[in-house]
Amino acid sequence: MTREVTEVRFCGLRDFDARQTFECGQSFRWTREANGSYTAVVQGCFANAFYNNEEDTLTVWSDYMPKSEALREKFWRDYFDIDRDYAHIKRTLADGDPVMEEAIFHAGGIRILHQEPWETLVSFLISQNNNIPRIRGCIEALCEAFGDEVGTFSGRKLYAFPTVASLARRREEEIDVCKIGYRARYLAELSRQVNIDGGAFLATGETADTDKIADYLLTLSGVGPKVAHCVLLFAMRKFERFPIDVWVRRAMHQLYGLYEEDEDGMHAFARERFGDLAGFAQMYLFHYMRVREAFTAHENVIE
DNA sequence: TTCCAGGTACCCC
DNA sequence: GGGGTACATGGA
Repeated sequence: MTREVTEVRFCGLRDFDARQTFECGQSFRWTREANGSYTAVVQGCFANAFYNNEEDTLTVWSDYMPKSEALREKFWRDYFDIDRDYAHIKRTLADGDPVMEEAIFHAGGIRILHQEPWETLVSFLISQNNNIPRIRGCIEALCEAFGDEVGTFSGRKLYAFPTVASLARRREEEIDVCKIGYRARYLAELSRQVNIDGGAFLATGETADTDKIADYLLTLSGVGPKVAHCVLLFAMRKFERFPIDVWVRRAMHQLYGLYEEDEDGMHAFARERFGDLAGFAQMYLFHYMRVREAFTAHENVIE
């Protein structure tokens, strides 16, 4: 790295699992290294994070360089949601709910990262009707094509996520170098829409009125309820949001016995059962369903 | 070959 | 306003 790299350390951090948190599909940019650490570019800065299970310590090396060490610590504390009492969240959700208890047993190390709205919006736009490994590949290709080079780590070049303006001036055919297929048209149009105010309104999402920002998201090309919920949950800390995709739909049907086609009913159930913690419940269910599927596939191979 | 993946736009009734 | 369907791509 060309810029100075500094270390931030969070000791006594419980309820954290690096693989679950970085690979559960909330963020697509964290890459696992041979030593078990994870590397990403966050806010245009290099970051490498390692969680020591024995010592319950998360260490973050980055070239993120605000004015003071205190601000640096504050930034990562916020990004990794360090101060939230996940033990309490899990106890509350699992209370009287054996399904959730089982899901949390398999996914209880997930923390909801505080991601950037623009990156989250584009990432989940690309995620539609797509699978996680391929989404990661598409986003990497997008960053390599249109993002600024940040540096080199472990022999890999790292790229920042492309800015709104940099994508807004690309045509659909140019954007499709990252092989996102029919979504290239959505992304070209969406970039122009968001660029009208330079991404200013999107950036205020966390403090703006939730309904207003939700309505705004739904006006954007290629953005429907699912993508909007993901942006609200993963970038704007609207933890009561409950994105429903094929996995969560399956969970609600197979585990809670809801009618598979009734998305409105699922949202109502989530509101009623999980309340303000619906977003966390969604993550636990999503990850749990994927773990189950992987286990079942493995069983089939053995037979 | 067919099915599937962190869905949405668009057309038709 | 609901219900069907096309939409690129690549792995299983």
